Amino acid sequence: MLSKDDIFKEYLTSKKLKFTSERQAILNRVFENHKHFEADELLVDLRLNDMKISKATIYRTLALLVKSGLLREVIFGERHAHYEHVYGHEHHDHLVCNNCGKIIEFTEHRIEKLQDEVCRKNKFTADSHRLQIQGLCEDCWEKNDKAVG
Amino acid sequence: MLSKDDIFKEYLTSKKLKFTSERQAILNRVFENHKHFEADELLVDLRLNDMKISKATIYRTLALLVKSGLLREVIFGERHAHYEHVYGHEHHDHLVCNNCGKIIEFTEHRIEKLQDEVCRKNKFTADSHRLQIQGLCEDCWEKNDKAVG
DNA sequence: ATGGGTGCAAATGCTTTGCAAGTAC
DNA sequence: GTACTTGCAAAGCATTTGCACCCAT
Repeated sequence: MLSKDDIFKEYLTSKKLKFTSERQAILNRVFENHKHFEADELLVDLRLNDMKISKATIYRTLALLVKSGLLREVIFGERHAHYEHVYGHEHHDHLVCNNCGKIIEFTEHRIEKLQDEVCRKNKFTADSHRLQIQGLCEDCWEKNDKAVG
Repeated sequence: MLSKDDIFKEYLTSKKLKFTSERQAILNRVFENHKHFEADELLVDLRLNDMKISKATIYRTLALLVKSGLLREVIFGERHAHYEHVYGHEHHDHLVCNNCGKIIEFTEHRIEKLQDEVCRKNKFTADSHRLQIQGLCEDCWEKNDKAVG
């Protein structure tokens, strides 16, 4: 199985792009400890590790990582992007707490079946889906319950 | 059954807010002919009908319409919001064409069942969901097919 | 009368871009 | 050597906000 480095290098080569030290650093950092993250968190994280990479380069590199298939961009109803690993992770969807913002991941294979059926009916060719369920997580529900009761 | 006007007026009254001519005009226009629309489209549309309502008021009023439950905000992975009718429409989800941007709506009740199960497992209390399937619509798939073949 | 509403223009927050200098291949 | 890259600062875009004047209740 190809490593994330190999996948990224292969992608870059295929597009006649270069594997720079900045791209290497971002790739490492992204897969070192993050799950969900935002561009700005990555910037701060890199700075804390003494890597001074500009915002512009971070945005440009994240776009390449998405195109290479290693990352996915997810938008949770805010106006900025979150990123999550595709490499090494099974496809999953999200529960988003409206109160505290917590994000819970879940995997549900039956969604793929529904997707296939819906697509057949609508003559649509799917390549991915995003399901997001909004509501309250256990903690916030309990707090809310007390507040109401 | 309450009309959209009644629902909005009731919401406004309950929050001690006023029913101004601007809010009336926006409410009418939104439910007159749009399905999906963006804030800016609404502005242009109002201007074409000789109503000069500022951008600020449009954004402020759309937020109220969402809170009153008449509209829903949907974000399709772009960085700006789309709005769609809740009033008078069954809950539905979307197929989004990656090539031409076309949006096809579909209704699939089995998603609610999956949602219930997932929530039970994760001790989560859902109030809504959004499922978005990305891929290619029939037209774009055929074009793509020819291009490849 | 008065607390909320409006338009305007400036501010915001995230993201993109133009440009001159640097670097991988 | 020559594209491609980088950092910086400026621009872009959708949306929000401060403020002085206006109006529904």
